Amino acid sequence: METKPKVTIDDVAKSAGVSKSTVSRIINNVPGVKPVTRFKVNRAIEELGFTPNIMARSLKTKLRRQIALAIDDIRNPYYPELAWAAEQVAKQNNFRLVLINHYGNPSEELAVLKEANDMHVDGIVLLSTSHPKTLTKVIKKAAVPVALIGNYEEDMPADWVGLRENEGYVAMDHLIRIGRRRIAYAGNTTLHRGARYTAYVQSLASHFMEFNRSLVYTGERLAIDTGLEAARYFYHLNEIPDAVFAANDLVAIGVTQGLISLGLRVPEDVAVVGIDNIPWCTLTTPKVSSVSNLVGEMGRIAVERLILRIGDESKAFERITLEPRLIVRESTVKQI
Amino acid sequence: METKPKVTIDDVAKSAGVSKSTVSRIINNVPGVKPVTRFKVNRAIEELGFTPNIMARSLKTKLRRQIALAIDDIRNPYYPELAWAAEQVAKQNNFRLVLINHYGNPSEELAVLKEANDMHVDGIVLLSTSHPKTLTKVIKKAAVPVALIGNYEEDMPADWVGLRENEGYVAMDHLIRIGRRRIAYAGNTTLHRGARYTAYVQSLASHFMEFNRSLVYTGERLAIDTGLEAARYFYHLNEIPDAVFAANDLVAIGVTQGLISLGLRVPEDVAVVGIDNIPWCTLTTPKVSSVSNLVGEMGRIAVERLILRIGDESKAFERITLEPRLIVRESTVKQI
DNA sequence: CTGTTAGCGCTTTCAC
DNA sequence: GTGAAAGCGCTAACAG
Repeated sequence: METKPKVTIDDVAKSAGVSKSTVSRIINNVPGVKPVTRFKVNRAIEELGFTPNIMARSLKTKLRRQIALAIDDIRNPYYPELAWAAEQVAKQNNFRLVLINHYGNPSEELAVLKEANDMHVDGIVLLSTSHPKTLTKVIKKAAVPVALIGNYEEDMPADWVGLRENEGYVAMDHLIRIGRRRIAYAGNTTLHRGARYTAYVQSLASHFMEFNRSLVYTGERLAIDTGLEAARYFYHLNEIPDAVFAANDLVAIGVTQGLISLGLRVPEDVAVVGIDNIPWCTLTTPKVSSVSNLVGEMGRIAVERLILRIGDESKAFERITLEPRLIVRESTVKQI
Repeated sequence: METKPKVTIDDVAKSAGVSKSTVSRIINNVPGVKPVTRFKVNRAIEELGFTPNIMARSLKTKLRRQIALAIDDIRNPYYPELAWAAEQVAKQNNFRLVLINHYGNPSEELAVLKEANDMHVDGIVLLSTSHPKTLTKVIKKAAVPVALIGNYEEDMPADWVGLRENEGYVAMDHLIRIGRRRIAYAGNTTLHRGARYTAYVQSLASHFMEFNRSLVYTGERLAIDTGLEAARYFYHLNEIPDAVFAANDLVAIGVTQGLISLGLRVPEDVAVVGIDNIPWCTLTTPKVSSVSNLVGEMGRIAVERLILRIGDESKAFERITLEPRLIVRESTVKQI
């Protein structure tokens, strides 16, 4: 099965004329080895092209230096950023990332935890969609520590990082702060139980601004063409709004491009802000302001916590809540 | 480091009153074990919650049932589809996928191969950007088999899957076949050494159609707004084109939405086709026709070959070239 | 400072 | 059919 006849620590020891413990010390950077010996051994390692067999090492140390990243579906648009950030932290700590899709399928998801041991991993970062109660039970049984992203229950025996769900307020706040007074809404009224639309209505109220039904363009599909349609709609109002809060970035991009193709200026005439901060926000002219859900940050933090816990399982579990972050770009504030 | 005191094969053996060899036979489905014994052992396994230690097993068998997927950058937009397809095949074969980003950095990339052994993997699917010559040398030294995607050199000791680079011709062919005669081009003239633009020009020529400079809209950034601009430009021509070949899907989406917002019908008045077949093509109205680079297919094939090779290293290396696939959607052919 | 020794948990001949 | 025993390649006491 193996082409090249693997060279082992014994081969090195023999070739360098020392014992394998000495070789072991050297490859593990254990101090207290005579420089001469170290040199001889290193040369032998070099010559023979020796690389330690991780299986054997892990069998001894119980440390596999791998963690699993278990998410619902890799095709989820947030995944790349999450995985990228997670991988960076893992790499810094000399860990590798194993990828698992559980497809939001509770049984698969739980299987991930159950089989953790099968997986050559020391811990799992889990972006779960399961019911928290069920999850709690399973985490308790898992063979390795778990760090959770997003789904959370009081007594879960795991580190956790999540996001405060006030993105809508952050976006609205921004528009109001930059002096806009006739703010429109484009998007649906159902996403996340209507949270974004609710934020629109309530932000207006708490700033004593009038709610005007005609400033709401409802389109269920949060895609670019909904935004384009919204732009056309707003354009033909008697009084054009001076700002648009879009339920997500796709809509915001559509609104922005739509308004521009109708001859309006963004942000001078109309400011536009979206939510989610997808990469595309920076690929348009003007670049679109947005509210980031810090998915990368969550990945980073989850992996950090996990690795810390792998090093010391006795620490108290941490619960970290992040605030969505406003990213100001050209669609709301003219850049120099 | 481990919370739960791992239960081993010896514990099971003792509890079932058999030897560990018998337990081993049972967990590996070796035939020739008395049903009664099998039953007793299985019950013990169940009761104790035993799961075999993969490290120990691998140390013996040399099979880790993991493969690495090494790509330039997980944030590359093709990655999710590639990884998803790869993971499906891996899973079917009871393999897991480990993720490695090499950032198109040749040294990182080569390191991936060199450290293959360190990685608990039995093989590597590599999407390389390194110079083929260098790559060849390193592959020869790699401890495990490699399957290559995209980059290729005659004497590489690896299975390989790639794509024929005629996407442009496929797209043009489609427009011509559906009877369009006044075909415009939107995009840049430099991508892939200008291959797409060249395909435009040459396709016209080989069908004895006139090349008309005014039907070419050049925008370097292949993004949505370039498409919107192109739409405006074509709209104001004396004679509007009856089809647009866009250098990529983003431009095609922009062109389509732009034309529609100007009151034209797609595909009745103008047919639009893009290239790359990004997921967004199906998120717009009308859905955009495109040419797929079969990135998922390549991932699938690469993993399949790799797993076959892991099972038998002696087979001859395979070179597979895929043809880009036309995906007809609403932007070129009216759907019922 | 270095070598000897005893496993880690499992698979796999080889006997019985 | 089943068990005993010998490692897989490495680490980690423990001596010396």
